[in-house]
Amino acid sequence: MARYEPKTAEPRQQARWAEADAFSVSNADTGRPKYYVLEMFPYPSGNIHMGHARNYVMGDVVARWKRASGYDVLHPMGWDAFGMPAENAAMERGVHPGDWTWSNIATMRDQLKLLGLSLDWSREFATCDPEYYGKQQEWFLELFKRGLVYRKDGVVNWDPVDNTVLANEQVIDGRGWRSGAVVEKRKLNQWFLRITQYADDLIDGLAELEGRWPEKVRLMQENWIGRSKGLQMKWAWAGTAPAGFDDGLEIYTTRPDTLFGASFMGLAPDHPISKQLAEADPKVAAFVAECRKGGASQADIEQAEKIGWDTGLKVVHPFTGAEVSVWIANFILSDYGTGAIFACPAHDQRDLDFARKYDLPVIPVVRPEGAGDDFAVADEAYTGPGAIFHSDFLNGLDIETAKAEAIRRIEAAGTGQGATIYRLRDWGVSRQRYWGCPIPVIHCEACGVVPVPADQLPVELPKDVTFDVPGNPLDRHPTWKHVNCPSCGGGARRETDTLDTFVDSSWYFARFADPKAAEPINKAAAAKWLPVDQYIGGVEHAVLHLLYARFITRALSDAGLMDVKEPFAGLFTQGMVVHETYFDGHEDSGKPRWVEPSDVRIETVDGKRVATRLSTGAAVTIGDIEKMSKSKKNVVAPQDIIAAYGVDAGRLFILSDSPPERDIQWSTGGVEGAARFVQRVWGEYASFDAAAPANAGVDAHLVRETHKAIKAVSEGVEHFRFNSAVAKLYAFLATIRQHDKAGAEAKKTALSALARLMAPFTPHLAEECWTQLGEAGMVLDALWPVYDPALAADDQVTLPVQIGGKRRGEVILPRGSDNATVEAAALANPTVQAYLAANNLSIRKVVVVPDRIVNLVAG
RNA sequence: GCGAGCGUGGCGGAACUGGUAGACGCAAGCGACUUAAAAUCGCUCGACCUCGGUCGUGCGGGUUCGAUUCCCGCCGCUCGCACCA
Repeated sequence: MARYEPKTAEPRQQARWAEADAFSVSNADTGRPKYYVLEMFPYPSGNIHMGHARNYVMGDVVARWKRASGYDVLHPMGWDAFGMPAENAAMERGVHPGDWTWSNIATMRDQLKLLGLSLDWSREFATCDPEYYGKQQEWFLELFKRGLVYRKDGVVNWDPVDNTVLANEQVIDGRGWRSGAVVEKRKLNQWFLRITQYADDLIDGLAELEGRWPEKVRLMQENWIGRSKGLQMKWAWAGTAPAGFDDGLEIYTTRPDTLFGASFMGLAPDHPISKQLAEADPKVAAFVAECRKGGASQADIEQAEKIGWDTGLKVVHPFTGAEVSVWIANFILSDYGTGAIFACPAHDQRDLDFARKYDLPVIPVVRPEGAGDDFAVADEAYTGPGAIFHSDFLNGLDIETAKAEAIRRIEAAGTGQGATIYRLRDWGVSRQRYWGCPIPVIHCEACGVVPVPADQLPVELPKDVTFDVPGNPLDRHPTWKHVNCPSCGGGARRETDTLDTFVDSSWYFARFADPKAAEPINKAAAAKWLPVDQYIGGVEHAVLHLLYARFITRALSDAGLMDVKEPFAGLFTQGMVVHETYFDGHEDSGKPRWVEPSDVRIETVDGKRVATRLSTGAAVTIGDIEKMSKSKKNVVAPQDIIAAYGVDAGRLFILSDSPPERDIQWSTGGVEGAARFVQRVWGEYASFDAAAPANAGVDAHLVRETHKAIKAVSEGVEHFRFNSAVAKLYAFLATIRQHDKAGAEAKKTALSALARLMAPFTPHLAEECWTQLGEAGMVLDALWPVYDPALAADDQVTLPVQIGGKRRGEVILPRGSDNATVEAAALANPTVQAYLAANNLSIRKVVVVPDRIVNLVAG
């Protein structure tokens, strides 16, 4: 029998789809429901890797399944094309970032097309195209007008060798990732987007995503925004007030119920009062400097000892009138709350550590249930529930009631108010980089910041730039930044910062609705397609991209550019592709020498896996299983797999071996297994005998199995259990092959269903099989098979018979048999009788679960 | 430290709302075909034993006729956040 040849079949089917323009979808109303499937678009780094392949193949399964189920499916693709790797390439190799990027896009587009994805390529765009980023500038200015964009001094990571700002992710152990120079904190005038204005909305919006977004991602966003409710209040000074703080020391607390336990006040080392004191006293300055010394890494913070400095200042307790001393303490954050706290050591571990070290009072004011008035804490603060005591008018109240009462009293006294604060900071979007979207404003001595007029957009990046010296090429470009002020006509300077690339990816899904629209977002088209029904990507974007996109979508909606608040109705976060690493036992300049999988042969010797390097014959150590990466050389290229086994086998394996949310371990054996399945499938279609005579019993059984398979595969796809769905496809094929005596009609029904069920997973093979079976048109356009519950159910069921919960036998009965029948059959079963007799047991109770199981309780 | 998730054969994993644990695949073993190998096909494949059983889903309890599934307490791993008052 002829083998299936992916090398010829796959290009043939891809050509058919292209010729029919099968995946272009219209914005016109077709009467069909819409479905928008989107995978996070790729950064054009140079090549498509297995992680991309897994992501896009999953999306493709959903897209093809929804299409077959009668939806208008939008499944677009584009390029997240701005970013630093392009500039690094420019610096290392002298190529222009644009040329490098566009050439990578061309390569990766070809590689993606090999995957046979049902993408509407007519909507493709790259964010580095002025057609795109010009529209981004347009809405950026709209947000500017609406006060959502502003400039302020911000602290940034500054690389003194490369003369540029680095993102937090580009600072590794305090050093620049490229230059290796120790990164400085520097204050720069930066552009910010006012994401904090949407903090509540972004948290509250998470609720409506319940069930459609992973719980984990929703929690991460909630924690990231970090909303907390408490009391913000001023404590009056007991003596002379520091200059400029006449009306008191303002603090924030979430525990106003513990005010009577106040022991001391704490100031952040960067608090204005701390700075004032440091200026006046070199000893304070030395202490503040000491506080800053500790590293910023997690381990450093964990181990850092609490240190403090008694300022000698005192404040007055709002309820008791007692004097409380004010300390500068290294553990207080300047940028959270007011940068100052009141400390209640009995009920806060950090305060307690500090109080014990400096011998400050520890006054318990919350008493756990059962504890008496003598309740005290030693070295562990009590943070649990309880009743308030030692607290005058709060005595006896529970914590929540006491909080409310304390806030009410402070508000009545006019020294503070209940307040909600957030951990979330405004989004700094300035980058001193060339390869990004220019921020479309002009700085004029006379007029200040002036937006670039609409008729002068887009502000395009100049092509003639050099990368031979560090720093921002836009800043040192001879002419680009010198412009006339659009307002007064005088000499002015163009902004040379570009936007963080996360801005580019915060609205691309809306642009896909109509990528050529004159306005940033075509509202009518967006109304048809948005929100994205199913978004798929890596969990690493749980708070960055996904939070930014939710914010921008809200901001643009409020600005009237579209009408959707939540961009992604459904989100799925898929796992990584991992692979064993191989190490040849040698090192190159201190680093292990890794060996590529293609150069390794694995054998089993005495039950152990042994690896040998093919090129040298040397033994190789099998290392940890890690994410595929160039540095560990454990990369398998999708193109190589496609060339060796065909794309359908690759797609099948990557979908089958692990649940989609979990990491998948790439294995050659696994793909080979998938390739064998492809061959078996084809063999079954190629040998289909259209003249086979009907065979009543066998045919009925095959029809039933067909409906069961349709049910199982449909449910697998619907619930993102692709691995189980593929397992059912394997099992269904095995079932069809067992029915080799089936008549042509039943067999054709089964094979027709199988082709349609396979189509989302192995689209090329499914088309070939469809045609081979004599079906008209493309399986792509065939409707998803629907199962008949009546036909999917067996008419006979096998009921296990348990005695005392252990399986002792089974009885076969018609489906739907009543309990009495089941009980009688179970008791009549010879194996059961033998067991009962042998153990001298009599039946005390019978539990029958209809069509499932029967349990005899004996004693 | 806080939060979330996960522990099932040699491996990846399956088991829908408590109802035959180990589907499907990989690896391994045996056999058929072959001069031979590859490919292909068939069979075996949790552990232990007296081959009929016993035990078995991280560990210890509990609820239940019945627990991988629910509850309590441990142990281990992974991820996220991290001195956020």
